[in-house]
Amino acid sequence: MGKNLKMKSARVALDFSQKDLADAVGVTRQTINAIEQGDYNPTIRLCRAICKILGKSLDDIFGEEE
Amino acid sequence: MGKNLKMKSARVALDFSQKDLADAVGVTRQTINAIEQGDYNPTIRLCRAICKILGKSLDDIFGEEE
DNA sequence: AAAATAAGTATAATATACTTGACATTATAT
DNA sequence: ATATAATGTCAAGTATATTATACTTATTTT
Repeated sequence: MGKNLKMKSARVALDFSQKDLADAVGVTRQTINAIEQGDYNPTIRLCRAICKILGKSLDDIFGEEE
Repeated sequence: MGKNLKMKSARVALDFSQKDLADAVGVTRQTINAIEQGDYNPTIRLCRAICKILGKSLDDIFGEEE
């Protein structure tokens, strides 16, 4: 599984730290980090929550496997 | 969690049974049924696999919570 | 009417998403 | 130089996605 650079760039574009995004979404910092690192696949519910905060669509952030 | 009628209609439009889709995607029939019934949230990897088979985007099938 | 296929539901077991806490590293500041 | 914040990683625990098995209720086919 490749890294999720689209998620990372969307996050830093909003000047959010991993912890900022984690708090906004209701998960831990490690979970956000692991998703960005590609260490495991989140559930669709978590993906939706992340996209909502980042102002992006599912296809934007989780569309294609790298 | 509401039912996923978009997934169900995309499936029947291809004349796929729940088992047909399950086999194509590599999960059990019960998993497909549970997702359509809204009984639990799948992982993004499974969502991607389902969308690929159904010829739809993530936003099409898993875009909005009902 | 019976036989077969599809769908819905339930329960117990297993795999894995996610948490918590800790530690190391790399920045960015003061 | 030394704090401080942000990141990356690891191990152990908890929550839940998914499997396997089984039973029930349609719906279709013979």
